[in-house]
Amino acid sequence: MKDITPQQNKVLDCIKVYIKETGFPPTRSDICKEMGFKSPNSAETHLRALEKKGFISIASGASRGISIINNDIKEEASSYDSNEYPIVGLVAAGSPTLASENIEKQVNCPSNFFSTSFDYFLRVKGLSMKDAGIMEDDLIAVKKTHDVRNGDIVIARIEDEVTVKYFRKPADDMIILEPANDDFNDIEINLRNEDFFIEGKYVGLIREN
Amino acid sequence: MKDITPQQNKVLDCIKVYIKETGFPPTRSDICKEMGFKSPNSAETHLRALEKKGFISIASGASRGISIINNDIKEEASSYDSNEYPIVGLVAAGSPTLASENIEKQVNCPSNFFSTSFDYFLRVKGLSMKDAGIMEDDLIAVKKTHDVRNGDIVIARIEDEVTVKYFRKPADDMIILEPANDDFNDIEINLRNEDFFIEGKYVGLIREN
DNA sequence: TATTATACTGTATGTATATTCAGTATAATA
DNA sequence: TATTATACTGAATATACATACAGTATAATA
Repeated sequence: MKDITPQQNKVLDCIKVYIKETGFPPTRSDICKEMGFKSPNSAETHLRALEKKGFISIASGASRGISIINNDIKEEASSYDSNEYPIVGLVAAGSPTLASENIEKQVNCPSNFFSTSFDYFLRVKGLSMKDAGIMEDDLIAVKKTHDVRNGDIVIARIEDEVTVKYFRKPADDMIILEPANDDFNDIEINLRNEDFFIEGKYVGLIREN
Repeated sequence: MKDITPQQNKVLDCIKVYIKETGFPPTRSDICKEMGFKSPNSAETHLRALEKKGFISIASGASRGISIINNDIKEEASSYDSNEYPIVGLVAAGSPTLASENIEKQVNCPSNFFSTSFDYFLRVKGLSMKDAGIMEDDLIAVKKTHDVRNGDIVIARIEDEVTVKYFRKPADDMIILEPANDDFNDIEINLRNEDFFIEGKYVGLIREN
């Protein structure tokens, strides 16, 4: 993305405002009215500059064929980049976590809501992570990844059971899953003879009261 | 909103898809291409019907002057009805909570995110509500209200200090604020001689990791 | 039964609009 | 110093487009 001049930025803003207010892009002459230009060619040259610099695209021959190109992360976040995310229950069984039968419902949430991107929400059962502030029925945002570190809170599958715990790997063939609640015991996994799988990593939490 | 016919619905969808793909609305003839019509008047009559039924508005005289009108609640929730909510720190001082100097930043969040509507987020300081799963730096969604009941978690102001606690009112002139942490003590307020104010009620929580 | 809404084709037309060309002027860069 | 980018005015034009008019046909409603 090249540098934008203050005047070009004004024109770009004026286009954005026009679209927001009317639902469709402005003509050259609409831009002139907004900006106070007296010739449609003033708008035209600014549009060509903005196109060259990658801020907009112009459909040739079409009227009002301006569209805003979105490379600005902040802009995306504030208005466009919100998605439906599935809520899955803490179900066991060998079925894949995101299988439709496990999906409780979909919730709308900006995708940059947490500092780390995530893939789905998991409904928490039990109080094994109580001291980490994770309570029953909380929704935890899960990022699907295998790249987890000591101290991370991970979503793991042992045999047929899914669980949320602190992750620790003291040796190459051993993993310890630690609850955040004195009433529960550590789970030790011997990777040589146990079916173990890291589903993902805890990156955020939502509680509905 | 009147009933839409299947064919009108197809046309409406086709307009939405066109806007999503190009960034600007279609012409009558664009709609014909998409729908397989041979006369621009086919598109025109469908547009007029959709306008009459309140699904779109048509700017007279303007090319591509179609804009989608959004009255569908489900549709709103999934893509449009998201707002900027302020995050305020747990600041004291006599200043109103939502004064701009207290606002940390704005976050985008669907307004129906929690089962109860809310007005702002409060950044939590301290661990006095730890056993309720409210940890330091969590964001709690606050609904501005004075209507609170025994057992609610409330945001209260005592003299110049804002605090989050369980609410209990054993007598008309007395309020007890209970922390959810054994290391902290109950706060008893005598309404006759203390400056006390309920800012609002806790309705949800978000944690960024 | 007459009327209205839906669902089209086909033609025509005024104007809305993109777009090019010809200038002027200033500041930044090579 | 020549060149290029920015920032405009002003005029001209081909065409993209909205929109009206004239039909045809079917199903639903009053």
